[in-house]
Amino acid sequence: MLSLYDTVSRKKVALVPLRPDRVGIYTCGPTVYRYVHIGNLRTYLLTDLLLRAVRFDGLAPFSVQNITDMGHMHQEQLEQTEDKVIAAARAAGKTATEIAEFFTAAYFRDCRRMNFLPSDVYPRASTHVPEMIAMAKELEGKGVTYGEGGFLYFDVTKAKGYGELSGAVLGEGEAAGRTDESIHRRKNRPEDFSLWLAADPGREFLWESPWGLGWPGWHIECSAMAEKYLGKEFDIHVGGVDLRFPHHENSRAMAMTATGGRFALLWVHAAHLLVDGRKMSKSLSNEYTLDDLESRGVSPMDFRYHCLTLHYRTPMNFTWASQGASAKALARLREAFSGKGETGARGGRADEAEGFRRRFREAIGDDLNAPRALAVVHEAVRSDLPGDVVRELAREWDTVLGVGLLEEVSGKAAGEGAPGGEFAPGEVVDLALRRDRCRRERRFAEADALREKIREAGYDVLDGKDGAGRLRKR
RNA sequence: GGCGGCAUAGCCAAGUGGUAAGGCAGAGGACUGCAAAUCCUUUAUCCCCCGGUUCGAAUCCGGGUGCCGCCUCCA
Repeated sequence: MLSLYDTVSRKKVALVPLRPDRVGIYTCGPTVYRYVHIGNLRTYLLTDLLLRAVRFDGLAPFSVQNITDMGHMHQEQLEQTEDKVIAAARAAGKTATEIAEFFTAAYFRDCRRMNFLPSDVYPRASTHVPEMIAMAKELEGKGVTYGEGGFLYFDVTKAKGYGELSGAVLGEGEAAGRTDESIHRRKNRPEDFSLWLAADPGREFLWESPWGLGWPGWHIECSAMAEKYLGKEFDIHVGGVDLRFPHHENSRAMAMTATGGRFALLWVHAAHLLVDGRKMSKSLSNEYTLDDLESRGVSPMDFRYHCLTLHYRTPMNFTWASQGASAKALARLREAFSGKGETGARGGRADEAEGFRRRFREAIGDDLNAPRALAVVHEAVRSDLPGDVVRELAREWDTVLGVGLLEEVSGKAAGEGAPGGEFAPGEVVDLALRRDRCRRERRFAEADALREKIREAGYDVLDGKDGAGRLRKR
């Protein structure tokens, strides 16, 4: 049984699927005009963990994640951007669509590296404008909109339950005090938002609509696509906390008003990942990508494991020190799982494995408490249970954790292998073999010198009982 | 100004009424020619501060302090 903390009711709620055969899940996906950073990935890991937990519970998830590929982006913004990839693409005459395709592919590559289960549908916003127009018309027909001159706005005072999700109180936000007259002159109040905007110069994406040539507002994107693929009501909506207001509040108000349904029954929000105690941003130049991490020797699985050491609703302050501690812990776990003998020296009680199983399942079921689940993994691997039993537990648990618990960490003998299946370079293997010979002949000074050279080449020698040192990348 | 979150050992981090999980680092031991790796043992009388409720609170209530986020595109 899985329970999740729901932002609307502000408490843990048991997941009772609307339909017995599938759990409908919608995730606010990436805007594909840049590489996703590790903060984005932490949020998408929440979706992945949720999908895996749902499966672990014997249920079938149906996952929808949108791709925002029409930018809501002006030509001049595209050209002013500091992003080197975009700047280069524009200079090469690439269209916004081509740029979006490039970053969409990059996003999927990152997802694979993070070992995310794929969603069932990845609807592109740019190909769902007719659905957005249909929803806007539906709302217009219900008399909850107003506007003129190619602009259509949603009147939030006509939405039942507006503010339930975010706690927003009309007229209380700072926005009320800093309304930009030039932009909002057509709006009755700051909280109202645009369903449709009139065409303006320099915009690449434009569509014909009942309100004239223009483009859809941002919030209606998710409302329309969620309804199309998941219906008027579905089980879970996932997103980052920063989207709680206004985006989630608005898309919820819109969808509920348009369809009369409840939209998402449960809202889960991922806490932010901060770097050096600050939210990542271009201006602070602290936006790390997966490639940045890899260039510092941190693999995607190291990062995934590190994320799992915190609960998803706990803000994470990313530091290289804590990431390093996690990477070491993961490496040791893998080492321990692969090194376990077939049978435990002292056996281990028959019910012990079941106890670990139960505790792991309870942790995951309790609002996806991955850190608690990891504690169970550590305890199990240090227990007296036989190796094959522990490895079976790891196999089961890794369907949820997805960090590769049973991955081989190091080669069995000198030169045989290195982490990730890479082989140590031949010259390093030669050094290791020469050192072994020196040790057998008790020429320790020479052996130690060779060991130092191997270290300089980036490898540690792991001496075993048989004397033949394995190599491990440092 | 409004709304929300967080404060637990050197560091990261679970725990939301019954007497502090787990990881990293550190210490001691085993192993080793010495190391490394590995294994074993060990490390918070106490959970930001001040009151209160309770037989009992890190956990509940009231009041502070500090940090972060949202209210504008934002995971």
